[in-house]
Amino acid sequence: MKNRLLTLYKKLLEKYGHQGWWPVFGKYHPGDYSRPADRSERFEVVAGAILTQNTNWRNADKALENLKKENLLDPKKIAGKKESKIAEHIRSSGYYKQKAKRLKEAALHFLIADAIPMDGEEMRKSWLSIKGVGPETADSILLYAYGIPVFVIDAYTKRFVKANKLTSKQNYEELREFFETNLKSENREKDVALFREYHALIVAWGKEKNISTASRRKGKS
DNA sequence: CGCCAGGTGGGAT
DNA sequence: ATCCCACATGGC
Repeated sequence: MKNRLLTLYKKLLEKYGHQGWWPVFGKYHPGDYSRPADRSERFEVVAGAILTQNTNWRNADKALENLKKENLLDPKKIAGKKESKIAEHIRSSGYYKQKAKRLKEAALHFLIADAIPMDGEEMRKSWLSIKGVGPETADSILLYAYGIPVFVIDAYTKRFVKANKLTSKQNYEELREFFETNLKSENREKDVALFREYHALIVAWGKEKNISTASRRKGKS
């Protein structure tokens, strides 16, 4: 095959089916690439991206639900709250004091960044300047909240690259470059849909792999 | 009980 | 540049 990445993508899609693009608004939305529809949904992606850092999505989602219940899943409300008050509601996401601070900073930035027209490069830089937003979080925001065609590299993606011997590169930027140059077409919308689905499929692959290695590890207790 | 989960920033080497 | 660590809850 000419493009190994596309071949692997098809295999993953065949095996796991459409994952949807981001598990917010209650659940995944397979096949719905029109989201997010508005500012509120974009902020939900931002909040979710921070709350899920090094944390099981289930725990992050509980925190998100708590914020929603308190009517706090809103950038202005978050930006105006004390960190300790935010922290109360997001304990389940772990690192909750740290994440309360990060969430507030992100909300503050969102209020500005979401209102100013920026190209992808500018937006990436602006998000990366926020403490608590590293490359993966920034790229998740760009791809899933704003439909900018960047490929998200996470722990699963690195394992995926290794398992399939795709490249010897390890570094975040190099890996991102690798995926993007090998997958980009002339159709931006198509790329966004592909990048969203591909990343979600890699996560599905990684989770399944975890389960099998977890059940294999035993012998104690 | 021990390990891990869709990272990040800061400090030491 | 790269390595190391703190940060923390919940599920199995």
